[in-house]
Amino acid sequence: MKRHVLIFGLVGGLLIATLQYTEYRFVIIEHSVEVYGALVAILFAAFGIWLGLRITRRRETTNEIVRETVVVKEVLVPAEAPAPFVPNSVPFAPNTTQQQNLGITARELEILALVARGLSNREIANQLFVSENTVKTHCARAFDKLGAARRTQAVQRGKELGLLP
Amino acid sequence: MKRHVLIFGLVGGLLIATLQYTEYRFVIIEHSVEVYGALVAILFAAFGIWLGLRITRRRETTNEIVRETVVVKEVLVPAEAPAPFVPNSVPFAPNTTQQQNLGITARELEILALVARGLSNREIANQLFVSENTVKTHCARAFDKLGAARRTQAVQRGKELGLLP
DNA sequence: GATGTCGTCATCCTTTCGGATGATTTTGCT
DNA sequence: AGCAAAATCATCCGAAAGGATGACGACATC
Repeated sequence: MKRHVLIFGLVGGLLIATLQYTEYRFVIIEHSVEVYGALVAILFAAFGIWLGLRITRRRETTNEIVRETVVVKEVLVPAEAPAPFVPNSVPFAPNTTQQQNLGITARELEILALVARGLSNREIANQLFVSENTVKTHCARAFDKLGAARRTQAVQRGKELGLLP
Repeated sequence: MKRHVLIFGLVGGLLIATLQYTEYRFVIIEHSVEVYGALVAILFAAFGIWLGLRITRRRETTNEIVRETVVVKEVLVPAEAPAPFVPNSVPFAPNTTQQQNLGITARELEILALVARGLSNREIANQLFVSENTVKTHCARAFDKLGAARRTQAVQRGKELGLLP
């Protein structure tokens, strides 16, 4: 991946050097600048396309990742079986260590959990018998502590850290 | 498809004209040819990459299910955290049955997944090389099909239904 | 009694989301 | 070639969310 950038730079430098050189030697014609530009443009566009294809190509043959990618292909869930990913039949135990060293209070976590369940601030406020402003404050603080800018991000982070089921 | 070539030509022409113009007006400096060339090269390489990505983008047909590579993001967890909720070491296999009988398209699911990862519409738009409006449309449709009013709710539903990891 | 944390509420302002709707283009299938 | 589904983009508008900031009371702790 890094090699491509290198190649890119190299080819770029060589090309420019070459073109500049040839310009002063052989291609001294009318509108040489346009020709020059067009040449560079076309070449680099082509190179860019190639690069774009190469760096985003799906690896079929390289080592570890492939194996798994192929395997999952046949994993089809039978019929209309809902059986959807039972989140946890076991009562969830939040990671208190994480919670503490992030300084997240119990109330904030409580509200975060409701956020994760898809409730709006108003719904949370009603459910907890507090004002919407309060919910927003708790949210803001929790988001800040989690380094999240959006509630979806906060939820994601919360799950990663084991704070949420 | 044809339009891209057209755009390519147009942008090319405009760019060259612009550069040529500016060269004679503002950029009259030493080595202006190199600067000029480098500029053209970089711009066209970028454009080429974009074009390459765009014209070769995979369309997932109904027959052949192309699976996306799962990028396992490593999260730094301070020491004593007991490896909570390993996101998925196994590539996630979405519940295609649920997806189909809800009428959720591949693209919608793709965007839903990015929503679940906490990205804003704008970020998603940039990542997928589409406009923010498009993302919003996909979101709206997905939310509708999921019976969700908010993105957090959609994510929650998606996970319940096994559509999201 | 001073200090600090937590929960509560507020206001102002900006950004983001979401709903409704219509249009165009691309693509898959017949 | 033509149709249907999907994808793309747009605009308008209201609602929700988020940032910044200040304030106040309860409670624990030193």
